[in-house]
Amino acid sequence: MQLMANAVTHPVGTSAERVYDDLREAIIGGEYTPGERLRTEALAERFGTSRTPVREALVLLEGDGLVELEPRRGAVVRSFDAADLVDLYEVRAILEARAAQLAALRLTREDLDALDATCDRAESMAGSGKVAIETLIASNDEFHRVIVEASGSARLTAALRTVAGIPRPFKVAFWKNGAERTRSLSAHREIVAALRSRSAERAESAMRLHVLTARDFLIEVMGERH
Amino acid sequence: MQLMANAVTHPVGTSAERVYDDLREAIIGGEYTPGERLRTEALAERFGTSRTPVREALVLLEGDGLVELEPRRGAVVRSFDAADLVDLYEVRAILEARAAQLAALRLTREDLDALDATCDRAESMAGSGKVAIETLIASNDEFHRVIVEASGSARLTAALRTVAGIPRPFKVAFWKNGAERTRSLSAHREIVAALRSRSAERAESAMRLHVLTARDFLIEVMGERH
DNA sequence: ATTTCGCAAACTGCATGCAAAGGGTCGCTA
DNA sequence: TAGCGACCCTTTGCATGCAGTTTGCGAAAT
Repeated sequence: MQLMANAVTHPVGTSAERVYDDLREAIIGGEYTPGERLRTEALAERFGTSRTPVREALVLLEGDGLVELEPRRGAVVRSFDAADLVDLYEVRAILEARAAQLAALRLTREDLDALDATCDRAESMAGSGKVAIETLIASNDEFHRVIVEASGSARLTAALRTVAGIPRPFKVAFWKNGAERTRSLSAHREIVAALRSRSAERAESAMRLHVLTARDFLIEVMGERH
Repeated sequence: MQLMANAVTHPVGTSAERVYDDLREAIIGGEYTPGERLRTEALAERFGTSRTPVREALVLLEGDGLVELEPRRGAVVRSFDAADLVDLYEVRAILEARAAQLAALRLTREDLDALDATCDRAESMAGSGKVAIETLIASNDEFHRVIVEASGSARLTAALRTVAGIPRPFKVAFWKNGAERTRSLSAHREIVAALRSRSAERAESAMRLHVLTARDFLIEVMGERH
């Protein structure tokens, strides 16, 4: 689902890293519901390893804000309420806006073409009758990932990891909504245009707007549910 | 070796957390020099525990950017060059400015008085002949910590942990410098004034200026060393 | 029937055993 | 003598044993 991102988890890398990646996917993918308890033994069996690397992965996921790890009481999947999501998206808006600002001056022509290609694919997909939500989500992740990495700031990238994990149900709700989908894809084009003209300020503003727009949509959706 | 040595040593908190805190202190304090290898067995002996919680602490410290953890090659203390510090301070400037912005609307009168009291102590200390650098550093950390926590944003706090760890030698260089010390303490007063008048924008700008000023000083110091 | 208490099973977190990979050293070759 | 390769010791990362704590269930008392 993330295409070529980490297709090859095997060449080098510890068992704990594999568990971390897979478990992260599973949690974001909604395989474990918020509040659910994550028992190390069961996870160890699932991932074909022992409890030690599982524990290490849980510690990492706590750092990402995806699980809560209380001493002597184990790990539970973190639950998100509206306030959490707003908090998360506002920090993300700041950091990704900065990333876009930096990326505007550093993206290569090839990177820019790749971003446009990602937009093309997402739009033609959205334009056709059937919408593969999984692919849209993957496209979106890829789009943001490229820009963040192009910022060239390791600290920014690390900081963004603490606000990167959004449960898939929210993403699905987002991309299922036709209006938001159109708006979001159009925002991506705006961002690429700004990046292409090397306008750091414009890229920053466009990215901030994009993330804050998503925030507002999620507030709305959360509001309807209660 | 372990026996019942630590009967009441952990009323709350795991052994791994203690190792994390202490080792973090030790690294920031310069007890381990950049590039130095951190062997788990030696650390386990030092902290009176086994290798498992030590490894857990190392994983956490990698998340904080204080150690590098290469598979099968162990952990080494991360070294900072000028570019790293600039990167770190620029992300920190963004995040702490945002924290100040939020804190301006949330700090209680007691918090504000406590911030002023911290400034008082630091200034009277700096005014007197002998300057206890350790205490100045502690005051500064406390000042920033109070504001970040008052932001009320868990994600912001978490993100700041990824840029919080600055080796003490840099801090010492900073607070040893009379001009920077004066400037910094004055900046703290400015920030408190902005916070007290609930001016979010002013607090944000003041904090950004404060952190970026520190960045520039460190660039200068690093430049002189090479 | 509801609440409280206690017991037992389950689970967490730490300690330690063990196989495999790395780095260093020494000897060998040219 | 310099360069190269093989071997050994150290160290890591995973597996598992173990003790202490939490949790869930059931019985007793009100």
